Amino acid sequence: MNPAGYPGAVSEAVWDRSRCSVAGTLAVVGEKWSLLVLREAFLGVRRFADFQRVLGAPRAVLSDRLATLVAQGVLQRVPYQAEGERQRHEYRLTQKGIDLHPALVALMEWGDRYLAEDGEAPLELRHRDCGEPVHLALVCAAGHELAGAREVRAVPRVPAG
Amino acid sequence: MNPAGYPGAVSEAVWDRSRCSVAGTLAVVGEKWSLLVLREAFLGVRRFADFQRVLGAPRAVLSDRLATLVAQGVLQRVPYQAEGERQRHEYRLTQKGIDLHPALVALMEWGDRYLAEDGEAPLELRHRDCGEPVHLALVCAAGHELAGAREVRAVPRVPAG
DNA sequence: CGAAGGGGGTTCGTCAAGTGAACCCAGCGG
DNA sequence: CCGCTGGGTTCACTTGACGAACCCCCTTCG
Repeated sequence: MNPAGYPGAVSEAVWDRSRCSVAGTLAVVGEKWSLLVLREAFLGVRRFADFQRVLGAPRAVLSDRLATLVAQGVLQRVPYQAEGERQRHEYRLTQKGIDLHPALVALMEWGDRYLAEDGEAPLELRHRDCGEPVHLALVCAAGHELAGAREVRAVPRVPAG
Repeated sequence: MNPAGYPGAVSEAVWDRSRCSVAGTLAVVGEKWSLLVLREAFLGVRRFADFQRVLGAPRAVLSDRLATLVAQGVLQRVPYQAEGERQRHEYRLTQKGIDLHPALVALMEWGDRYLAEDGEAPLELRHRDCGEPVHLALVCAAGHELAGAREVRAVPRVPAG
């Protein structure tokens, strides 16, 4: 244990919150609707009107969130032209955006566990190749799958001072 | 592939967003400061004044977020008394709160990858038992570790209609 | 040709939420 | 009794979300 009493806890003065990666990530995708936009993007939605319809978000907000996500490099605004139609553009996930997938999965798994009324997740994730259900796990470089947060020790990289 | 063009994408009309677990989870912890409060809780912070000091959040907001998280069962308000001091109370993670750990880790890993200026994560997670670094992974019930979001297929549990 | 319609927005008035400073109260130490 | 500390609440102000209305571009239809 440690002064704070949690396994894995870090003495509070020892690390610099101002560069915390959680806060940084939330500065990019933490505004209202941003993560829901990304959820839809992962489900294949690409066009403004479709985002607007499935999310029900105010157009102005949606417009702002999409612009922000594009500016951050999480989405990409791509022009395209279906035959017989005029040119449009669509929003696609970049690699940077695709790498947010675990965060969405983590939020989804928690909601499935604690919020689903009937105990049934509305959406299930399966391995494309083998069809088995998929879940997030913490694994260490030695190959152990950790049972929970208690098995994790947080180590600040730059000591105080 | 599918109509939307993404591997794993779900035809848009096929599932009901209103019960989406991502949205549900964000309704619980998606307000400003909530996830940062939980980050500190995982690092061992427990008292109001400590949250306030390390986060720099307005007291009124912090007060509201803590109350909300307690009401949601993510934190627990526990009275305690150190010797020679008057009775105080502290905020502790419940199991429901501890289960949000993967979500925070996912956000942290993304920030480490894309936002750390020097390429060095400010905080590293290690396995308590073997000391090896730890990371989040998608694993399927057959034991495969998935390489990325593209290997995931989302299956709605309740068909349209 | 002009009208209609849909995609992709912006603008505007209103209302909720976040912010910082000030204030409050209980309990303890002197 | 005075002042200090922890844990808040209240208040005035600014920022952000909301819904409705409006706008432009391009295409199709009459």
